[in-house]
Amino acid sequence: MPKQVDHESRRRQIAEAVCRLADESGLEGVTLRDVAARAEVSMGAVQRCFRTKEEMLVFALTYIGERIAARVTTRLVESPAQSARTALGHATTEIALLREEHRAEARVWLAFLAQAAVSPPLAEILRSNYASLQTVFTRLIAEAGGDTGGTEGADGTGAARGKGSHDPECAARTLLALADGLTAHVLIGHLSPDTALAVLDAHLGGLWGE
Amino acid sequence: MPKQVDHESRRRQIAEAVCRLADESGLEGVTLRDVAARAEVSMGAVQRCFRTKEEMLVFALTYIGERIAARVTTRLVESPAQSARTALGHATTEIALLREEHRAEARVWLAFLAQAAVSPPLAEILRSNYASLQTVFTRLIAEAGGDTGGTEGADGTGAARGKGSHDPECAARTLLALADGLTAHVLIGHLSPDTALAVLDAHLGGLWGE
DNA sequence: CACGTTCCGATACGCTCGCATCGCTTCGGG
DNA sequence: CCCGAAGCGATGCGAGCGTATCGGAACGTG
Repeated sequence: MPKQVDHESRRRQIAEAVCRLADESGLEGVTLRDVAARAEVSMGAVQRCFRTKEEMLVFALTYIGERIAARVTTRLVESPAQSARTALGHATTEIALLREEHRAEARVWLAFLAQAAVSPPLAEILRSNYASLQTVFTRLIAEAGGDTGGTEGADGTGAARGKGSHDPECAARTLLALADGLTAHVLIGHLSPDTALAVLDAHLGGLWGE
Repeated sequence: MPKQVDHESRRRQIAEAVCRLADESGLEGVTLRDVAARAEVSMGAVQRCFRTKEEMLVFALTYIGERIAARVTTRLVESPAQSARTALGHATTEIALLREEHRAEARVWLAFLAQAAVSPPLAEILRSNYASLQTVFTRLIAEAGGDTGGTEGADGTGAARGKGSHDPECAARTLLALADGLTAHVLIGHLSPDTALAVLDAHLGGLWGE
């Protein structure tokens, strides 16, 4: 077996190039040639790593999803001493991608979101990501609001008991959708990052404050 | 001036074709040839109506935006006797595009949203749409949460007002972003339309009821 | 009744795309 | 030692894109 190359690291390298390009000119601006040039490899190398373009996009989306999920868990692990409520706030701002340094990820995410509406393989990846995020946030919300005791059933699908913020799963869904919507509105310039952050804080505050 | 044709109606006809195609295969599946075929006109006719493809997309996006805005105002006008709160609920479900018959509009809207992140002309149109929607919803929320002269009896001036009542503008922004996020999550299959509607209702209920 | 202006549909063109192919280089193993 | 399998970069190919162009049809007008 002659001449080996670390395929996995090269795949990541290509995925990074995909993200940078998608950030600059959208997903339809991602061509195999440009990706190869940006990743500083030849076009043949890209074709060897991924049999088809869609396979490359799927890998890139999975890669981004893992990065975002890793950021959330890192945030949660790094600040364990604080209250569950502040932890929830931190995690939320982490997935909302509002900070300038995450603008690229936000654009890439939105591009994939739109593409997923007509591409089942991409939609499947997104669903999986959102499902795990929703699980995490449901638990966080339950912990943050559950100072009145009563640990929730472990795997119950959350029958809608009561209304409003008393249902952690519903609150988690609301939070995820709100974060995505705010991200999109910031990207198109309808809201400033600061405004979006204020909206997010107000919503979080209203969850248990009142 | 020989042989005249109603350009405006043909433009709308083409815009409809753009929407149907974008619904089926995304914005990058919208080619001039396919649009012409779907609109049952020749490709030259499309080129005469719009000098460039981007001009066509801009028109189509404006067209969709007007339709959605028109639906909101129609909803508001058609049910004036009800309370401001139910009017707000109706208007929100109207823009959330959750019903099956608006799935196409939702997909088109999401596609344009992603494209707008890298296309200033499209972003400008979206900003304008969101700005006017935000104005309408801010007013609705203020009326619903404040002491309005509507059919609803006066219910005490300040007793336990929801978080939205403090800042109607913030609540409107939240509602718009939440609606968009829910629409996206339904489109990729993370939420069912019914679930999204339940989340929306819960949020609206929490706005003033507490 | 021609005439010319204006609109129309089809076709041509240049370009770029994703994908396939082809020599060449580089190693491990018999 | 050298042979063959595996990695590599460059190039070719067919297709499809947006746009430009062109001959002919339609209709008000002198």
